[in-house]
Amino acid sequence: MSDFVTLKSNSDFRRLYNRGKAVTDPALVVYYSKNRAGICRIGITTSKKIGNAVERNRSRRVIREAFRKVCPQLNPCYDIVLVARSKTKYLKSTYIEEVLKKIFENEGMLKSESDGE
RNA sequence: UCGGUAAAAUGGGCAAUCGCGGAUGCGAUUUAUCGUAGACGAGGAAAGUCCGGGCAUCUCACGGCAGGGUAACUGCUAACGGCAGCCGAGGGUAACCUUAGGGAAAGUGCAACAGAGAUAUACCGCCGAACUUAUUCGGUAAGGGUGGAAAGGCGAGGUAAGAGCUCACCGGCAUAGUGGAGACAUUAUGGCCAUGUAAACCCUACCCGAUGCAACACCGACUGGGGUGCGCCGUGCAGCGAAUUUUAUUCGCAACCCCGAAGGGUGGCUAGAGCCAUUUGGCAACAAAUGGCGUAGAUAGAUGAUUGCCUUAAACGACAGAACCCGGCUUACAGUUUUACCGAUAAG
RNA sequence: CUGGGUGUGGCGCAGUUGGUAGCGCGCUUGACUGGGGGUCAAGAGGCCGGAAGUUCAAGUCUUCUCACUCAGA
Repeated sequence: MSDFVTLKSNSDFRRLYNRGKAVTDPALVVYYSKNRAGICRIGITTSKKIGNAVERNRSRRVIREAFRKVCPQLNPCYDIVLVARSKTKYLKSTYIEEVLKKIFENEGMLKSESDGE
């Protein structure tokens, strides 16, 4: 069912910010790097810049929902950190889903590509 | 009819699919896990953290000091700085509205500039005396000007001129009586009363021990050093053993605390001073009785996505996310409804 | 979550016991210089984060509120 695990420790986030690849979009920022766990691990960051608690929660939920939809198509060997930006709270999950798909396609992280469609 | 201001209420409902947290039930066994079903699952302010309480700990208990808070009175309450009623003061023609509202003859401080003078004073003026018209001495706060504030106000008597010096009225103070639960109101008598500031220090009365669920308890891991009767003082009582004859002190152990190391799990964790309706008591806040209702409890932190139907003018809409729990206060708030007021237009 | 601190000219800061707010840098104008820099002289720029209150008078005192920031864990 759940193909991904959440990143929790501060050191994991630090590692991705320093060594991972970064892709920016007006909607959000994606940091990622390969891991050997054979499973997707994901962390979502919503800083205080975005707004109050309601707006931060909203951003986090929308991003998680979008990622959940995209997740099955993803190669299960990545650590990913998704950072919300100030625009994120006004967007819908369907839009973010498209953005995420586009980013992962460009970076060659999708499963369909490795299978050779 | 339209627009605005203030206050109060409300802050859509039902259902489906995928996804999340999950009390609990069932099955399996390695008795603590796995699988499966799964009720239920953010607010009126959950916010700010401004007050009050529960609960927990501080090797015991009591009293005081320091420190902090509140300030008319009566009641409500677990308690409050909250609420209700009432009194005083201020504003208003009135209905009514506002109000941190003890003490300034217990003491200290401050009152810039202006002004003669700021808590004690004589600049101009008025009056008297000396007497050379000038000037000096004395009396005087009625008049002048300054100031936020100038010695209770105003009128009459009185006087050399004046002055509560005397008197009437008013204001304020003290004592006594009456009414009231009380703040206080009112009447009589007395004396003739020294500005403001206590949200300056302070005094008076009353209240408060401190720290907070990251409290605290248990399990697991880790094991070195330092200290100790609640911020201070006093009194009682100070766990066990040893040393010095006793007093008392010192040492060791126990207990607890702090620093270093370790920083994981379980409990605490949600039924509570609970909510609603009716009746009774009360002006009211509120209380009592009877009946009914009712599972958020996460721990990097659960409520999202898609869609249908109904109510509706519209419902995608505002402010906003529980983190131990309650009672208040304060602040934020789209749309709708109600009440009060204001403005414009139209009609009478 | 708990407990502190700070908001004052464009920037960085003073302003103790309430009495009409200053300093340095920067800015404008003028002088000295052939010009720049530098120095000297003069000047502008503030309702002290916001709203109430106490007081004769509030940057200062009290209450509420809005930002920013630090510490504990």
